[in-house]
Amino acid sequence: MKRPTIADIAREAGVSKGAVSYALNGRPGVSAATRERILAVAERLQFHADSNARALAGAKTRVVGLTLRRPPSTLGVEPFFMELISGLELELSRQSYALLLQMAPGRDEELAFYRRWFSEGRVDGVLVCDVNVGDPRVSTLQELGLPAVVIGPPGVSGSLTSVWSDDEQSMVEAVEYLAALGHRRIARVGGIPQLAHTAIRTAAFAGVCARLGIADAVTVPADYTGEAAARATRKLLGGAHPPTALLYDNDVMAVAGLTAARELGISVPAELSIVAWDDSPICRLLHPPLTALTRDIGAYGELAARTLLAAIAGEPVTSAHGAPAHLTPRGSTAPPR
Amino acid sequence: MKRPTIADIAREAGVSKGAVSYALNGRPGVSAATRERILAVAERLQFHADSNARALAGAKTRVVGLTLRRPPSTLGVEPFFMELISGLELELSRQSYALLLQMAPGRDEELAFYRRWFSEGRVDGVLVCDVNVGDPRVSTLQELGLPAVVIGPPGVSGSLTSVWSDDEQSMVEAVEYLAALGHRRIARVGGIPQLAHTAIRTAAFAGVCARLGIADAVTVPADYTGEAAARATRKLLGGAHPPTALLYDNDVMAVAGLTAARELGISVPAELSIVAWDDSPICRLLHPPLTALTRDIGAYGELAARTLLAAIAGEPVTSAHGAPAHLTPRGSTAPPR
DNA sequence: CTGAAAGCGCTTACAG
DNA sequence: CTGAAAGCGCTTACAG
Repeated sequence: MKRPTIADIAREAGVSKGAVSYALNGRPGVSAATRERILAVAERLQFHADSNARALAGAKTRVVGLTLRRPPSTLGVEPFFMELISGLELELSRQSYALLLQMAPGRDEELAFYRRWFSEGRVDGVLVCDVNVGDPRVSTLQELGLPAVVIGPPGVSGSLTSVWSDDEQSMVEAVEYLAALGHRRIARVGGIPQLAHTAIRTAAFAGVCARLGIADAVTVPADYTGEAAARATRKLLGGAHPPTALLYDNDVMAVAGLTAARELGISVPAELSIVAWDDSPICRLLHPPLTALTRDIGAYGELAARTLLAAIAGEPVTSAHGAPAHLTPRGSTAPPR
Repeated sequence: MKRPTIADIAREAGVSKGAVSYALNGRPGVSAATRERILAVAERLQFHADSNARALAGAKTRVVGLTLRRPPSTLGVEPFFMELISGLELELSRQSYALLLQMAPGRDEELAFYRRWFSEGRVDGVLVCDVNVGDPRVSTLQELGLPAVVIGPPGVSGSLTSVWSDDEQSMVEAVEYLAALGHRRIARVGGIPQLAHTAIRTAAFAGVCARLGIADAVTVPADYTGEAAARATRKLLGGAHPPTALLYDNDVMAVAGLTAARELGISVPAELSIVAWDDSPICRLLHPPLTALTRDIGAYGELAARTLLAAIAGEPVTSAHGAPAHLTPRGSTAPPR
């Protein structure tokens, strides 16, 4: 099927191509009557301007880019990314933007994609997530001057705008809750240590435990997979002074921890309390349902997209915190025996 | 930062813009020595051709599009889509293609996106998933002549190429397994009835049950959410002749079913066997671990992407079945008491 | 308020 | 093997 061009519209409407462009883009330069006529023709012909021609002539691409690093099958497991993307899309769609998505095996490839998108003029701006400490993408994007929003803690975002939650506050809430239940031996199975937000949580965990006089508040690093979490859990529970409460940096690891504990003959919550960071439908469906740090991940996505689109539009933008994750107590936590 | 153009490369290398284009695209028309020189300059300047200009001048966009329908929060829950996207990306990346992703609230919006992408010249081809019976996207894409691959059963794909699994075969395997264990009362909690593959599974389930002499092989429709599955499970188990085995159309519903049964005081697998369609890490992490129909969803994605890119390249393509889901017996199934 | 024209950065026949 | 030129479909100053 052949696509109509502004030349076709111009001919049908009996005006110049320039007039069609003005009318379509809602700019001054055509009378109301002419505009009406042009829009009617465009509507009838199901006309949509070629985005390549528009972009080449100086208009926006109306596309933003996002890369996702794909460690061996961590991605599919976690609802986090899909929820984030859902939220992003919600706001992007409202403003007629689309998302260009690319999975990258590693950090270098991610960086290369951002560079290429810039060079090829593919995107108006980009989103960056899973930020490492000293992530090279931050400095590169600053150099390029491509509008960018970091979905991650502000500390590692350089001069880029960032959108994240206050993880420290949530960590404090979770640990204080466990302490209030009477727990004195609390440990944590953490996320990938290189990630900036993991470092923040680790520091916050150590900090609040020290403040509450909880000794040996150890964090065992893992990689968000159930296997690693099960190993870490067995190790922690097999020690001389096993913890009575465990905090997991994502829901999948918490599920694995629950099962690992059960296999060791340790009952939850009677002998062990479990808290998951990030709540998903699965947490509610388990027996016992998992106490979790709940946050609206989709809302972060929306906020990030809104911020990026504002930056692209040339509006001044500032880094912002979304609502922090808050504790949702369920059946997996109880006072220690 | 300013982006270099072929004019810059041409000047530096002392050749015409045409020569640069030929060299960059690996076409005849320049000597080996000149080509070398041009490529070296391009490399040094980190040059990547503007994709808008290329597309406008007749080259490919190197982008394919995919819409995802987003029913109220079903998406984030299921690993299916993220795994599918991972697989798609794997093959797309290999061939330097990117994925344009758009979430759509409903079927009409999905259709509009495909139309728009075509009109705007944004994509070289599209992928279609979650195909309904009589899905309007199929006929529209046929009309437009936009290369397209349906990720779904061939029966509803019209003249479009399709990639799917043989769900009937998998259903037969699952039911025969349960029958071999001795189950005579088997029921199913199905997916969204409008989806083409749901219809296929429903027919297959009824068919194999009839063949094996299993009466009352009822399918209760649900929507892939845990809540709906829990309701369906309670209804099925509360009847006069409750089933001794339940089949769920996705893993999330199976998890919900497991918990719902437990809440009713029904033990799994002693009093009730449970089978999940689609296996995810969660299935392995539960107690008991869920027997599941396992398939490599990422591989479907790869196959779909490969097929689409072949179609875009003008190669003849044919619909294909990926490997069917096969049964992975685990702790949630046993002979009935 | 409108029309004619230049230009965005490529690709691709067409002459030399 | 190479260069000069047209053209892809838009947007946007610039004259009228």
